[in-house]
Amino acid sequence: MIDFKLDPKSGVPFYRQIIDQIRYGVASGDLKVGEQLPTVRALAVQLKVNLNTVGKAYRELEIQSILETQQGTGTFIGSTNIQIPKSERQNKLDSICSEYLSIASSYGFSAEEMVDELKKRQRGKT
Amino acid sequence: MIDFKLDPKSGVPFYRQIIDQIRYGVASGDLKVGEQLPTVRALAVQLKVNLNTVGKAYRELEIQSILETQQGTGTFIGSTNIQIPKSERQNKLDSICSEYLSIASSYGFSAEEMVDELKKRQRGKT
DNA sequence: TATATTGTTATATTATACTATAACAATAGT
DNA sequence: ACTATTGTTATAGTATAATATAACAATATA
Repeated sequence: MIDFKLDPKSGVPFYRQIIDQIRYGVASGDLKVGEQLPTVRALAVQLKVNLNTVGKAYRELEIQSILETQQGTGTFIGSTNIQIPKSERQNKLDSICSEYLSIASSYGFSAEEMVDELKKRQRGKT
Repeated sequence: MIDFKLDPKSGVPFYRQIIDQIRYGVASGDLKVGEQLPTVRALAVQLKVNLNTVGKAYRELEIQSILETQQGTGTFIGSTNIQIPKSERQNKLDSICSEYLSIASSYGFSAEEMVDELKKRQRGKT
């Protein structure tokens, strides 16, 4: 299961963030075929958004056959194996890093300090 | 000067993309203090958006003292130097780093990937 | 069979984003 | 002084995003 997280500062619409996190999860294998996603209501509560917003994300992914939904049962990862274009993935990493750099720099932190801080957290992980 | 680009597929509002690119330009040093930005009309034409959209971006950055504008003259990079107490400095970096690491990981990016991306941007700089 | 759960649909409302167009206001240059 | 240039403001219209709330429809389960 994914650890969903919305970034209100990014400017990216919430339903788009949900869509992308699921797409990336499926593409990377973090989300496996047949796996059940949180219910629209549960995810809405968790992310503190309206259930319609989650519903919109799920619906759009169902249209793309990335998800399979059944009323009364739930929403599941479909068997369509998707690929995220390398460029799209890179763009996403780009924008996250740019935002990180911009914010940190505005507080007077250097790129080195940012890198060091990140590296500190790498240790102890796989 | 920045090579402004808008990505309509990203879902990020145009004025936000303009803001983000200027903020990053300042953070990375590509935009230097006192440097003049394109006029609202020129940038609007270049990006094929309405001049109000550019104006909105500039205005917001002026409120944040990142830009300085003068009617009749133009828009320029301001001189902002922010100080935070040394005692809070490490905590601040901590929280910023945690935040962006968790955002990145929700898309399946590792700390290592972020480090690599940040390092890539350092190359060629002092 | 009754009930709870799940996704779905609908309506109304608010806020934001963007466009088009026009006019206004301050400044620079001729 | 005049004019062009620059940012600014205003109005109107369209589309999207998100919320709140309610009800409906299919499924699972007690």
